[in-house]
Amino acid sequence: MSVAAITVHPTSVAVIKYDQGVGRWEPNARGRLEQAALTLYIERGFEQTTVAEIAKRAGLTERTFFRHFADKREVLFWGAGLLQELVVSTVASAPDSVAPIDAVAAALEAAGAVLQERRESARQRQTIIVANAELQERELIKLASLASAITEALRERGVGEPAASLTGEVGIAVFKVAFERWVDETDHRDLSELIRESLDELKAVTAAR
Amino acid sequence: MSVAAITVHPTSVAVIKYDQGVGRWEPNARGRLEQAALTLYIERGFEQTTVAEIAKRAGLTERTFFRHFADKREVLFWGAGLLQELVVSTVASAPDSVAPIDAVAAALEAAGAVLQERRESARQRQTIIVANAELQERELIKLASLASAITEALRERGVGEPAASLTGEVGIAVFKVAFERWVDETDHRDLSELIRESLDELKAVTAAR
DNA sequence: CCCAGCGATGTCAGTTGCTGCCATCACGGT
DNA sequence: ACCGTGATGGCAGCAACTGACATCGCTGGG
Repeated sequence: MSVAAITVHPTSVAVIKYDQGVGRWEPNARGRLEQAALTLYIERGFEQTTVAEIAKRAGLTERTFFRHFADKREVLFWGAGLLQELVVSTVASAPDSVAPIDAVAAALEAAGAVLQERRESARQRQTIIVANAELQERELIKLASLASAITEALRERGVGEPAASLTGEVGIAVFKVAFERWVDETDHRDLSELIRESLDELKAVTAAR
Repeated sequence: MSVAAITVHPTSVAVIKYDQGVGRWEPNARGRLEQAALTLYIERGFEQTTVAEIAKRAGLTERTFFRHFADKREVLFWGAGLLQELVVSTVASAPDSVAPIDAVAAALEAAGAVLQERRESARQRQTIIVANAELQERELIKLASLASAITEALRERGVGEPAASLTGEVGIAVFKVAFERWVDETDHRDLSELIRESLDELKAVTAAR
């Protein structure tokens, strides 16, 4: 089975098979599964794609798919953990003088910068997600998890409740709005920029008289 | 009514025949299914309950369950639509002089008052939900739908973007935080009160400078 | 050099959520 | 008396997952 036939994924290692038996199986099974899934989700849509088809295209079996991904949806979301780590560590490392909401904004901007570099694949991914309710549910729970992680990071900075929870949830709200604009806008403003703008707008909207 | 029989004697199928053949089937199939589902979700947990069991306890078949509820989770969420209608109409009917964020807060407080009257069943329901990730996903998408509906109501009031989206999302954020406190707090503060407090806290947290 | 254990995968059977299709049959109207 | 309708039953089938066990190259200790 020619792995080379499958588009190379950014995170996948060299797919070229050099001399020396490379092992019992082709390398990078996970990457092949991911690539196969993405391709099929785009070609036929998420619901119309079966796990058996994904596995077959990756040269593996259905059972193996479920050893690498908890479920059919998770293929699209395993990267969320990395983003979350980045956001949390950025919040944690902000100077004490920075207000909680601004520390969160800075962290989200950092995450935004990462997404900015993967703009096209991020958009493609989002196109798949918005077309399917199950995928939106999964995305929402990942965002909720991110909000909880931010809340926890703030509490470790000494922020009390309910301020920590509110700041975490509101940070996610800002991120959601900015991300949505970033994805379907024609101009090419940076996500970080949109996050900053959204936060400013939020401050205006919530300003007590 | 047979629903009451089920409530009182959870383990009995209780198919009581009333005078006069009241019809080909026992009345209130949907209610019986809902009651059976809630009972079983509490007794054994959501995952450990099969739809076949729910249907059997309600004296119906699995196929009929899916005619009344789109899926196994939806039993716990069909009421969300009513809440959403209430919130949207309250936002729409607020005087023009009221700031968007305060119109949303008032609408959420109205919804909170409704939940306050069903305090015990709301708590019970939440206990089931927090114990299962799939149910949390469903709850999150219902809240996201509510946020969209609020956004739409604001736009019809003439609020522009991204202010409308931000206000809708932030309203939900406030509601989530308040609801969470309401559910697991020992004192007996009203949900409406907690929503108001959370909004005030939010305004403090987002105050520029 | 050999062998035992490990790790990634395959194979297979089984459960469960969910859907489509057609049958049934009381009820209400004509 | 007949006919359409609506709520249900029955059944077959698909697809997402899971558990149990088999396979076999690789690796490390003796």
